[in-house]
Amino acid sequence: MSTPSQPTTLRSSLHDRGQRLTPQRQRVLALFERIGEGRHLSAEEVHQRLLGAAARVSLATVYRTLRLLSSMGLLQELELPEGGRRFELASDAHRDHHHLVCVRCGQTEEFENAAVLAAGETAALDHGFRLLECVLNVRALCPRCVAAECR
Amino acid sequence: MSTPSQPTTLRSSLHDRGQRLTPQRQRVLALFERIGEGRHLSAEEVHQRLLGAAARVSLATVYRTLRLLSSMGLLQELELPEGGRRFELASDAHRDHHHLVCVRCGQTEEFENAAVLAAGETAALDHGFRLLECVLNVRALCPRCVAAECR
DNA sequence: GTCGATGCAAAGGCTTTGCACAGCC
DNA sequence: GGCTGTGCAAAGCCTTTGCATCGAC
Repeated sequence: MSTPSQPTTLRSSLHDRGQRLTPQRQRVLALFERIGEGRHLSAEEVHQRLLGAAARVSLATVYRTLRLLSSMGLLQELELPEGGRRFELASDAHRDHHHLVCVRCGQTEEFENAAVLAAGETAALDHGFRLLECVLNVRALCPRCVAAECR
Repeated sequence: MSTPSQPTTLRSSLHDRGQRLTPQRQRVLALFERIGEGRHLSAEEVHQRLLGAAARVSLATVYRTLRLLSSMGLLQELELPEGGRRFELASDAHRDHHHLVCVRCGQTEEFENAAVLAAGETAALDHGFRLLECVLNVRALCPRCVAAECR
């Protein structure tokens, strides 16, 4: 049961900013809702997946839409160590949402850990910062690549 | 007391790989040793700082050298959420080396926290991964920018 | 003297932007 | 109907690469 499409939320969020609900914006957001939280896509991947659909969305619009949805807080931008910029569905859980990435093959696992969020909060407090988000990137080798390294 | 320049280490590391010790490579590494551990620079910044010096190092060589020194384990590449790729002096401490970044002005603070490393180790273990490095990026607003936001 | 390294400039990705047309409100 | 959004193509970063020359060993 993935989060149902929420045109109402999207529409009102856009309306509050004096912006419009377009099929392209709905399609991009729907794509992320379809793949679920914690799965991330690059701009190019979003473009490719939407090419398969009935109507296409230009790559420029994909970039513009990803930026818009991120600024609205509906998507979350993330920077994986080895790849490029990627985006995923935002959720409260993102304040404490971490990535275990294989630096060799790119396999990525997601995990949560309250202690990490606590550490981030402590650091922010110590320096007088207001915490927005806490992302732990664990660079590692997956079991398959560990085996391959020892070939 | 910053780490003293180590031409011997650099020379032998290079020699082991059939590569040569050049003034450019020494200068790039010396720059990172001069600014100290935990401070990071972009390729462009390295280039700028070396322009001030007596002899210049081309930007292409800066990129080549940063890649080389990273692959040798002398430098550490890192991906800050808002900026681009940056590099800093590698050290064992890097397995547990975290960043508090102001998303508005870019101010960056470094901190360590053993609990974070422990969380990374646990996650890696749970998934059968071999941990290489653990970097926590805390996106936040610095005191000055918090004040500015509330203007 | 040999073979790797450098500098320069051009080529390559990825992302953004300008502009005319399309379409949401 | 007005004004924002889209598509297309061109422009802009940042980074890498090709090639002739330089220089470490």
